[in-house]
Amino acid sequence: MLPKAYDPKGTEDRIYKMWEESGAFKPSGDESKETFTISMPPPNATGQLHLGHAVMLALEDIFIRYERMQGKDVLWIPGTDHASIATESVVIRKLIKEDGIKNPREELGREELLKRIHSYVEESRSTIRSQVRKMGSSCDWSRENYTMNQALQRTTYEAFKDMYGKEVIYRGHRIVNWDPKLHTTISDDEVVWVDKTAPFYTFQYGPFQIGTVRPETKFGDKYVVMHPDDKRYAQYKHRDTFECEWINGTITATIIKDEAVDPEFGTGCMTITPWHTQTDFDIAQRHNLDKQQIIDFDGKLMDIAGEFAGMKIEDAREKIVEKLDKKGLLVKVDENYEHTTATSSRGGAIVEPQVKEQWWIDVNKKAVDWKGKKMSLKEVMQDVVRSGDIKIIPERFEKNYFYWIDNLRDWCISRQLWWGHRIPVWYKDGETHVDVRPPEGDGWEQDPDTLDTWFGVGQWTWSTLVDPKLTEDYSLSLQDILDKSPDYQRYHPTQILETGYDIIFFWVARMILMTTYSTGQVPFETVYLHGMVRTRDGKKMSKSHPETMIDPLDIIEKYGTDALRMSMIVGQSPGNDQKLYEEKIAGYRNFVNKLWNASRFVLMQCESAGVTPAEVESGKWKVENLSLADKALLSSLQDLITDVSEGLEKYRLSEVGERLYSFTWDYFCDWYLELSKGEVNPDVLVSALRTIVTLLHPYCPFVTEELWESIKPEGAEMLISEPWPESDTSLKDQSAQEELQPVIDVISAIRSLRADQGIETNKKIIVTLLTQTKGELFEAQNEHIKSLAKIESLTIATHPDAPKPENAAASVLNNVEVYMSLEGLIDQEKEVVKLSAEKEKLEGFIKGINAKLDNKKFVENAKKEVVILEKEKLESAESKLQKVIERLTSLN
RNA sequence: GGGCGCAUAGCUCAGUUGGUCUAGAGCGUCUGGUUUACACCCAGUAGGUCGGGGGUUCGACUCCCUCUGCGCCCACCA
Repeated sequence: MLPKAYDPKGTEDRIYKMWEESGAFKPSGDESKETFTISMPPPNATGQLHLGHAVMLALEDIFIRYERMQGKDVLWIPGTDHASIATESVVIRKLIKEDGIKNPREELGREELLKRIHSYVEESRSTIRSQVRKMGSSCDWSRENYTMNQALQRTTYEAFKDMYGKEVIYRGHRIVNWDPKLHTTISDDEVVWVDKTAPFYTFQYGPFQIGTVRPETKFGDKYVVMHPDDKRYAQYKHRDTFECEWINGTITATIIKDEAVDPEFGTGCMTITPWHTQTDFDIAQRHNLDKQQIIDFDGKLMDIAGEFAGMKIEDAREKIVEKLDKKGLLVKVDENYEHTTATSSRGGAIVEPQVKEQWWIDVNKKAVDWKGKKMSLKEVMQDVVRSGDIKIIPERFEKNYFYWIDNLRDWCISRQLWWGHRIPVWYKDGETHVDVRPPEGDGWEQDPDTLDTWFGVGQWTWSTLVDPKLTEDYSLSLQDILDKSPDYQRYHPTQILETGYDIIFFWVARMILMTTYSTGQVPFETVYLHGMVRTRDGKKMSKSHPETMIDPLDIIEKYGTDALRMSMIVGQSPGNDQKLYEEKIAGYRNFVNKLWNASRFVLMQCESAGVTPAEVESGKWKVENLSLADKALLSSLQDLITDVSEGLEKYRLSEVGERLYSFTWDYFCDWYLELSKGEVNPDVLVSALRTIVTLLHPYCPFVTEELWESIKPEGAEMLISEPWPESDTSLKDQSAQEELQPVIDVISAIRSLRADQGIETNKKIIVTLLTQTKGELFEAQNEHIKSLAKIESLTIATHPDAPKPENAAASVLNNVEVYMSLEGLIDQEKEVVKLSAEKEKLEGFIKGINAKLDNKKFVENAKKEVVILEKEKLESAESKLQKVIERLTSLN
């Protein structure tokens, strides 16, 4: 016999091992079956699994298990991400802090530092692997992948080479976001803008007044720019020059007219610093102006600053203002000026725009063959979503996606980091060699930079499917490799990409870009975006505030994986954030335990009936011999199967979870099991439980698998490999479900009357049931009603003038008898009375229904049930209307 | 500045082409119960003018407008 409470700790690891060893996670490879593939978004190989991962794993595992049980050939590839910038900065920080190495790069050198990072990564990768397993993820570990694998390196290099050949990748001096702390460029998406209040200075600059928050950049300013239409400055001509006293003496300034200047802002004119501001850089490019570096890559002023050279910019600022003030050039200071400052999302350093020679991807060059046309990367990215090749859930994110692409600028793909895929370019005596392998001969120097992580990870869905052996054969082209890789041929494109909405631009968009370019296929068909997990107060869980963090592993230890999974899925809708807290998780732990105990009960019933569950063959019963409760149960189960299947197809995971929860608890346990305490049909009982357990398996894989062991039919395999139940329409028995309802209502009504009258539940009472109809039904259910409502004796009589419930309640006081009328429960007289109050409204209602039924599109789109429901409602409403009209006319 | 989301019971949330919503669930509250599936339980109770206002409609939590309050994303003007 099973223990009294479900013990996840004693179950989960054992079950997981059993699954993994059985090979159930591997795709069947059955050619006759449709494939279903998900590439697991690789967690960063830097640390611990957090709730974000847990949500992702739970969602994906539900999709995967459902499709596997549907009989598809299912593949879910796990992996980890080397995450160059994140990992390198974590390890460097660690070396500085824990090992006392002040400047790890210089002291250790490239090779040694990479070795250290590598060993750190290997350790945390194995941690993550075991944590992914803890979540019950049914992914194919034999195909586990890693973004630093040789295969991904090869495909990355191939893409680089090809893009370079088509001039989609180019090298150029452009303005970049420079992180002076990490000493690398970062992409636009890695910049975080922070609101700040800072003094806004206005200086006299020759005849002009110019405003700035950054006096320290102004040393090299020799251009003053204004809008060409600004009448105030009409007297000045484009390219006019003038002498002007400035920070370090007199300079010659040039007037530039450019539309980028907003005449409404400040004085309507400004000086520019092309080397350190994007807008200024663009102006300088347009007019072919000189650009000069003022601040070095450590954030210190350069020689041009004269006496200020070598100072940190934040220290120099005040002193420069002081000097200008002494010269009488400071006009005014606005201390409360609000503006935003660019900071790095890694480490928080203030980002200093710099001009640097970098590698770029041209997103506007029409160099991609797509659907028989030459398109730019931007156009392809737009096309695949617009045409519906890729669907984003929730849909509203498609708007965001398009907006982002519209504003997308060339993508800077080189990073001054060491950890990552090194740029496949070699230099020698001014020669440049771009290839997937180093050139022959001596003296070639490889580009020191690495590629942006997202460049490589953008190939994740397919680089993980190519045969790694082929990537070592350099006689093959990328196309050859793809053609000869069976996994790629069979499992790409993937079906769902499931990830958080926060990386839609970082990653989702880049995957679309990289994959369409290199393979001519979309990487995935559907993008399912989940929201962030927040604390009870709606705050972000952050590492800097450990008390706000919920560690999934602690939760698993305490409540079990199934409970954690349920609590994250129910109440979570795509694209929206959710709050998670312990009470909620405990609630689902209770649910898991409820299921456990219901199963125990079923097993006990079998035992006392002398039947072993294994002997039970579903469907062996004769329907006509079944009790009303059994018929109703089997019928509602068919509805459940339909609802769960349809809900999962439509990605309504929360709704399905709730449906399963309430069916199991409210219907199966509280009603059916209670109702059948007198007499049971073990066949029905066991097969119903099997269905419930099967339907719950994608959500609660562990407890269901464990229970399956006790209730499965003779010769059945593990639940993970069981086929998904199909709704059996022959068991649909609407009337049984409807018949049972009045019985349930009567019991509820009696219970509630008892409560009203303060009659203790252990005290048996005598009830006379007066009803206008359905006398036989209550006769047949007499025993059940008696035992469930604790009734001494139940007399049933039918009478057209049965008393109203309130009268019945009054008589209880005197006679300890409950008279009940079912009139109010079965008939919808109340509604008639309500509707009759306003004849017009009723007519409008019928008009509305008629209009709906006349609308072909409505009928087509609506579910059949809905139409039937509306029709029935229409009929009853019509007859009610007749009655109302009759009454009204008789009154007149 | 542009865009998006949210506002429903004390708390966390469902409510999918407007009509079984007379607005539901879980947790919490309160009342009562429990020798044998389960106190990680059972039965019941209280609690909401569905953020405010306006509109469309026979009918609005649901659609439109507007206001208020929270949150997010993108862009950025010196």
